[in-house]
Amino acid sequence: MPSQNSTDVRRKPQRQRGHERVAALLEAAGACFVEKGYDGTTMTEVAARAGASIGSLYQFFPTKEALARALMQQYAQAVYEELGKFAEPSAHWSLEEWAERLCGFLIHFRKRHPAFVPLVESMPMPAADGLHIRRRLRAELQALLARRAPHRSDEQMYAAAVVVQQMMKGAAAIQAEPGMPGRQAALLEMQNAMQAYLHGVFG
Amino acid sequence: MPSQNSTDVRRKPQRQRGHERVAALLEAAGACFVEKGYDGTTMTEVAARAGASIGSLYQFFPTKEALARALMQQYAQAVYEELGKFAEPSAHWSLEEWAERLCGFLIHFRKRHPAFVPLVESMPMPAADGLHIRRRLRAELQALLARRAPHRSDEQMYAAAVVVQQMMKGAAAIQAEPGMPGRQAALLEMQNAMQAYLHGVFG
DNA sequence: TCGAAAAGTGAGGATATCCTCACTTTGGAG
DNA sequence: CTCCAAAGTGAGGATATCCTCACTTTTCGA
Repeated sequence: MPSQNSTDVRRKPQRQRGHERVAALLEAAGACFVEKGYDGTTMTEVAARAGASIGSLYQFFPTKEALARALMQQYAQAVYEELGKFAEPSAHWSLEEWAERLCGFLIHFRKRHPAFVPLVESMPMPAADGLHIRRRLRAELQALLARRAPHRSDEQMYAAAVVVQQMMKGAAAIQAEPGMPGRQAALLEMQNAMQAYLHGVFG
Repeated sequence: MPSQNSTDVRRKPQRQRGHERVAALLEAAGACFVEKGYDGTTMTEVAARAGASIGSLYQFFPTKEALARALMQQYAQAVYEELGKFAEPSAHWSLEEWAERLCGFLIHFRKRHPAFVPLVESMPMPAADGLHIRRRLRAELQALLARRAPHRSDEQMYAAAVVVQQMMKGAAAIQAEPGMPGRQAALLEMQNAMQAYLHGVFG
């Protein structure tokens, strides 16, 4: 069986220059995807934005889909890592801190990786990839919450994780809406809602 | 100035058959958009699905974008109308009823118009149209909530409307996720969260 | 009945994007 | 220094979709 899935790189970067190219290409792809969406971005444009030629782009990513998936994987790993850092000290946080951190998580992550949310939420590539990532994120959330509320059942914590995840998404959406009036107040209110909910879960 | 915006129909249906065609075309377009996304759906496919020819499609919709916008407008009007029906009796509802109805609103609407949420939330047409609709929906929500909590300021009710809107979206997302385990429990939990939040707003 | 306007048709022109390929350049190991 | 694989290049083939247009068919009021 020829190992040919759409995530395969045609040629793995081996020298330093290759790795730099790949990084530049992925970054350019991210920028294009945010600005124009998946179908709207052009392989030519991605290459140009990375200071490369189309040929060079296709050396490392055999397909536009492969490019998008590689980008998603990179982002996904980053999210899991950042969420992992929540684990240890989080047990000592107040409800207010929990609400603030959870609401802020996607918002802050989005500032560093603007393409993540749109890519994972609503882009028409292998939508299955986005689903996988959302589910794993939910599982991590569940574990995180369970640590703080060990008296609850797994089912309860799963449902709670779902709700918290949707609220995180909501906060990110508020942050992302262009020209939204009263954004700060709305974000604080979202935080209140999160706190009110967590009170029921943890209290 | 020739009245040429992308919402224009090339020819307004005048006979009954024309109106039926337009309806069929819009319905077909909705189905295609849900299944394949905006860029993924083909004008030829829409026409075929409606039992028409491409030529016929272009008689009424000069552009794919015009088709999508017309569909959005149709959906938008339906949402406003349905939300309007909330107005009168809602003053007498309990918090539980409020939570249930608000969480269920988009879910039920989506069952009848599956393309609405994806179209308004995350499709790359004139994204400005989706923004407008979301904002108007938010305003209606604000008015609805204000009726029940007249003692709050406009700013407070606006922020509350934003939060409620995000939670409604969240509920719809839960409902829409394919193959989600524990969906019913998650939806109930979302309802609990809504109720907990409304308690702060109305209480 | 008749004719004009509405509705319908589908081949194909214009365009755009994905991706290939034959070739050149680069840089580091021996 | 030499040599070779990695890295780089960009014109153009293949394909696909949007939309036009010249034409036919249907409908309906006079």
